[in-house]
Amino acid sequence: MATGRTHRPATRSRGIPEATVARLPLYLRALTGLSERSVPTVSSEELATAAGVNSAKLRKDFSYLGSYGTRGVGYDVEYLVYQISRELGLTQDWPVVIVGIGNLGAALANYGGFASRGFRVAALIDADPAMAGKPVAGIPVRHSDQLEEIIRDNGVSIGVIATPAGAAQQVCDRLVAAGVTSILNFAPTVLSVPDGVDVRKVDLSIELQILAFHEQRKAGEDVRDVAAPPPTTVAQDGASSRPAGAGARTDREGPDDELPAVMPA
Amino acid sequence: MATGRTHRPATRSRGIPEATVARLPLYLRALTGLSERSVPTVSSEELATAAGVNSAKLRKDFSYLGSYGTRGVGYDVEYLVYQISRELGLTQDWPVVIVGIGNLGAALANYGGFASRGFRVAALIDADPAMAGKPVAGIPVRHSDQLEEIIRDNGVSIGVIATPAGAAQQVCDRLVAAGVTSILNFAPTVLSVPDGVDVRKVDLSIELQILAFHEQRKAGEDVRDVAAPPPTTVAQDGASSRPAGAGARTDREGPDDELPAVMPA
DNA sequence: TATTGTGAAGGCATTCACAGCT
DNA sequence: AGCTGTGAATGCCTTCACAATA
Repeated sequence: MATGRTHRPATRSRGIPEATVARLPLYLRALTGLSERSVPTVSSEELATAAGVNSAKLRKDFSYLGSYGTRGVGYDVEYLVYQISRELGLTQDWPVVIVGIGNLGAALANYGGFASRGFRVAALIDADPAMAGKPVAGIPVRHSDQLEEIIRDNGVSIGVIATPAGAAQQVCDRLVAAGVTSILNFAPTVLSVPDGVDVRKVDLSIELQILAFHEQRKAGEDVRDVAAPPPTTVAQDGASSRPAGAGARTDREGPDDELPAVMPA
Repeated sequence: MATGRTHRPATRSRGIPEATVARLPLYLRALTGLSERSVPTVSSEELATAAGVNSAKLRKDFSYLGSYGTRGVGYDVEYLVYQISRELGLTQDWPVVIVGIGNLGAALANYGGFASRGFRVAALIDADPAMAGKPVAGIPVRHSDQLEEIIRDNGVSIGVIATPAGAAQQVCDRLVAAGVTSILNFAPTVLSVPDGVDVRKVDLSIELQILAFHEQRKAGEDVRDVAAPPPTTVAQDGASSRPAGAGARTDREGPDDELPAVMPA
């Protein structure tokens, strides 16, 4: 990388790799923990361990943001927290809506990790009229008739879909039409969206299937001595690099599986 | 990087790339949908669209499994469903336990996508005595005192952790000690596990933060015409390739955020 | 001395483009 | 004629290893 040699690179190096972006929240969480324990500085080695990656990767990641460390010393925790927060856009307020208030939607509404990172749950939305008005996590559920109104009034640009698969695409269409440009999708469906809209998907069943694949491979030689599992301590790589592009056409209805949310089409 | 890998040099010529493994469940879901509509065959182009990837990638992925297609025709849907299921290890029964029956745990327990893919919820476990016996999704919740017993009696090798962050490592240790070798972790913590144990992580807050990063970048030129969003239709790449490695040492307690599950340490 | 920041190398993953079959 | 299967090309990400520097 061209050493801008400016102490603080005013030139925002536009090209932060996706893989790096996906790890920034990891670093931020580790740093927050250190910050709460009033640790002033941390080395790349220590921070990497806390975040579950290796130190070379961490240093390379940080090099894309700028030169925020001090050679021979390490990184200033508070300063790094600020820089990463800013880079991720967490210094501003992000109103989000959660659509589909079943068990999963309720879990999300109750999740404390949002508020502490600049995300504010502007509204909970469900299609079931019986739920309207009921408070979940202290926030009254509103009927989906008001979806567009809610989006516009609150300037919501991020939407979370926690509906059954069958309703997901319709909800998505309405969110996008109303102005949402980023969607976190928990429904097991491929969403179709216009260009310029980001979709990220979290699929519970897929993660389990990947585990099953690896589990199957272990069956052979690996007769673990269950009695005494050595409390080893290895470097963990919890990276998550998954691009999310525009939508693919999918005319068909959702498959058999549904998330247990309460929002029929 | 690959998971807590037992480095196996040449023993197994079964070298399916992680990125491919992560997409197999995607193909499987699309194929299941086609199967239910009694579609007999499908081309790589059609299937790729339904799964949200491009066809070259799909063909390359399938080439690692073998030559299951017919040139000039396409793939036999039923045959592919079987082959992929077998490759993923879904033709056998996988008893799983879910620990931490809060909203999220309940959502997981109710999730229909498990049963239909060879996963059987052997037990729901929670530390709250008040929950013991209560049925969730038709399955009675059992107290965590019985965790080891449940794991052994049911031959459980896959565990799902949906507890608050503070309890996750302890639960993880007990699961591993009892014989679990694959863990799906929803708690926002880096888990430390012995070599040979796979951990995959799902982190709700991280996904949102990545969306926020991209959302922030849009703010510049993109003054969306909210009135008429063009219902474009582009190819979407919803791949998910995220390795999960062995555990890193982390002495500290979990950060501020907790999943809203009901399982104090 | 201790630790960062980063070119360079190496390894994967994706995409291209076409030979090979049906 | 149409579609798969795959070498080759390309690009991205990770890891190495060390010069730069507080």
